[in-house]
Amino acid sequence: MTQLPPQHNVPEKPSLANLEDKWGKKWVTEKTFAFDKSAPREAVYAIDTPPPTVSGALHVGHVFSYTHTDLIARFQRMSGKSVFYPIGWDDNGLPTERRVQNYFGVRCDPSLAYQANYQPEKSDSETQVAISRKNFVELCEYLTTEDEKAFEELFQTLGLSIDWDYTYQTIDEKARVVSQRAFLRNLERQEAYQAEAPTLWDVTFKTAVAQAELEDRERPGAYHRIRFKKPDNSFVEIETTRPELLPACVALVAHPDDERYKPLFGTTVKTPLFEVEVPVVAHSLADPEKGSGIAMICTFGDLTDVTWWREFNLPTRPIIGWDGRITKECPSWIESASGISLWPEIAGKTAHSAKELIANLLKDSGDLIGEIRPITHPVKFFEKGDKPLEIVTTRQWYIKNGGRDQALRKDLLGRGTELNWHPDYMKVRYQNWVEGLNGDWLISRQRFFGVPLPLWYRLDANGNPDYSQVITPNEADLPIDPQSDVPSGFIEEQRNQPNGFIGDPDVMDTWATSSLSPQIAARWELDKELFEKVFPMNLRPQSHEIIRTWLFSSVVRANSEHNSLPWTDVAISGWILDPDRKKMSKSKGNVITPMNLLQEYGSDAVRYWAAMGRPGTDTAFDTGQMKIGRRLAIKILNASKFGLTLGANSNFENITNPLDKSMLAQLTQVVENATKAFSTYDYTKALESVETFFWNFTDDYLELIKERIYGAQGEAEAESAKAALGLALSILQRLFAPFLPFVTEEVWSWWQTGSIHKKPWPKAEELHAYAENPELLADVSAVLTEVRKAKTVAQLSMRADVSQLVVICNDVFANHLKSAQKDLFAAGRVQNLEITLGDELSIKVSLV
RNA sequence: GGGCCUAUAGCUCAGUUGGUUAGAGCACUGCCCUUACAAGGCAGGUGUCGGGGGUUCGAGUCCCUCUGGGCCCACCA
Repeated sequence: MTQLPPQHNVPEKPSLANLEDKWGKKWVTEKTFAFDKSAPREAVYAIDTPPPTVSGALHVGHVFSYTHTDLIARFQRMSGKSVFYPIGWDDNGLPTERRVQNYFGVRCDPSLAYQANYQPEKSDSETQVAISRKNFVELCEYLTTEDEKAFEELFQTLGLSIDWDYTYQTIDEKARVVSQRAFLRNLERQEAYQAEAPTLWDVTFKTAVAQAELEDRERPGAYHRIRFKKPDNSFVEIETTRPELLPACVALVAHPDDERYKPLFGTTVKTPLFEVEVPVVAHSLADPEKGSGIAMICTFGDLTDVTWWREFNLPTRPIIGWDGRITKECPSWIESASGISLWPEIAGKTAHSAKELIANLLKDSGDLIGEIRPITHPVKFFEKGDKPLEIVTTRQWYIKNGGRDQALRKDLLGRGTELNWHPDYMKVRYQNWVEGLNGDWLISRQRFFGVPLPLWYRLDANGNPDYSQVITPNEADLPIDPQSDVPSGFIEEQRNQPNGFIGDPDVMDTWATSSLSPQIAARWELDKELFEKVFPMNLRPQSHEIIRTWLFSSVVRANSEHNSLPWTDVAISGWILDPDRKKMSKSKGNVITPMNLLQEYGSDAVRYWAAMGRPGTDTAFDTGQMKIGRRLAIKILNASKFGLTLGANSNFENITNPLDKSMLAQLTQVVENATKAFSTYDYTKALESVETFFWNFTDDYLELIKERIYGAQGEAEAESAKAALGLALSILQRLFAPFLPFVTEEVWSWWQTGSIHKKPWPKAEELHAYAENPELLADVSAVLTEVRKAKTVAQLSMRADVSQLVVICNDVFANHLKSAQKDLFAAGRVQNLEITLGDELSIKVSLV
């Protein structure tokens, strides 16, 4: 074994084993990635990391996109920026509630009293145990804390260079203060308002949902053709998929130009069964091609009903309650004896069973014409719900988002243009969404685990709430829970009493909190110094499907509160696809757990795969790429060991050999390319550039200098190679550091002090004095490849001798060969070289 | 119905403002124990660049059109 220089500490048998544990722990305990608050504003790079939803397991997609952000963070840090890279846990909202329900088999019943020291029992039975709101929230907090520990461990194993001292939870006290404060400011500026209005309603969760949370699902349905009686006792026939809404019918509508129905406009007809008189109206949204060309308007079957109801100022006749069932009491507008007598049959039924029942009743009465025709059609669902949405009229809180205000919309579209998008074409999705908004942002939710709306209302002399008299807290008292805190000027005994007050029972939409993630992480109004350093932030990384929610709502909040964007740049990451090109499903994601992946291939290898996924591009899940990444990491270990063992050093003034200078000239180009790519967020291009050089470096350059470095050409020539090797290794290890943080930290520790991740990103200037003529190495490599090929074709060992090498080339090429001739002879076992000048390059290898 | 992305080797993908004979990795095959690395190295074949039309001296690249795939939105009687 060659003697090692004393300062080097290269292991006998380098290995990737346990590097995650060794370095990951050290980075955390030594606070390697701590944000330096003392850095000047322009030297700060702040990242608005997506807070992952803590509602179960992380999947491969998280590993993918969080790695992308980490690559940028590490590049910026090495480039001299003080990087503010916090993380939050999104433990606020429905997913947590639902997970607690399933995990512990409980459900929240706010009417129950709190049980101290309640211990949930896991039961297999279908029935859920009812517990108080406070007990429920405690279970939410317990479970999220457990999940957050697992998340933290995974992210540390993955090597995310997060500053863990700035971790927040979207339900923690600081986040509640920020979101309540922001809401109160919205309210002061009249950007928040309450309204009694038809609202999309999930009957399972019993909560309102926002436009952004809708999704369509294909569901079976059926056309029912139903006749309404005209004043002259003849009939008009409509078609509907929702016959159960017949008692909620408030009008019929047809297109104004529809000759078939023109005579009916302005007249009234009677609903079958219930015999309620309703007008026939004309509206351009009615489609003559659909059904019979005339439709019934109900309160409310769909969003078009809401439009018609509003424009014609029609009465509100809701029959579906908040539980999704038909109301128990017969509604007042049903006055006919037949209607009143059949009501008890449908009262309390779900929409689904009422549909069947009414269809049968219509059949019996002869009002159902022809057969029921089954179809499949898209139905609106809450994206987290299992049952179709209903539309019910409720009082809710809204924040203006440009959906009803052209001036605001124009401002927000302007913000979208001002933002730097990576990739750029993603901005179109933002524009389409903003241009298509048709209402303000509904933020109140009838849930338990979330940030409460910080509001109380006055109760009148009869004990009824007067919603026009909103009582707000002082900002200094935040956060508050209006269910347990008392507004100033009142005492607890006045709660729910006539002339007293009532707390708003609702919580805010999860996006109402998430939209403030930059302000929460930057500790807005809590740490002025920090906030001024990091806000507006530099980067928001996120995926494309939440441009309309998270990105847009964040822009809305920052625009109104700070009159600025929340960040200058947004980087959109793609999705992980199955090998069959479909979006990777949750179930499959759970089979391949991220931790297993990291353990099997190594974190650096998994990061390599992620880094090969370009910004914004969907990428196939591919363990093959991880194997390549692992091979690269091992190669870095071995090449570093080799170089250091041979005596790589920093005596750069010894670099005189033309081949060494040529290699460094190539490396200069790599540094320039990688830096340029990284600064435009194209980490993939940066990695490719470095990797390509590195393999050529090991395959050709290291082979060429082997004998020289052992002293075959004398001391000076050996020293030139050792110094060039030292410089190249230092540069290469740093270039790889953002991608493969563990293996680079390991090899760096063999011969340098301090963490490589805090060392400067390589600059071309480091190399300029020693770099010259990149073509020389390329030409020598080309000849070496021909020599190897000849040996391969002859099925000989690479150690076989070459008796004669005949090269026809131009004089530049010839000079290149001559200046590296000794190295070429040694690496190729060449005994003799004959050069003839000519235009056509030709290389002829004669073996012994 | 509107918008965006995408189509290149068996697979995964590069291909810059149009410019020699379109590249890489994987996979596959063969060879080599070469004193960093056999979990290695070296070498090798592979293409109607989705179809059609146009602009140009020249098109994988620009324009038009058709087709396939993906995503977002709208429609929901």
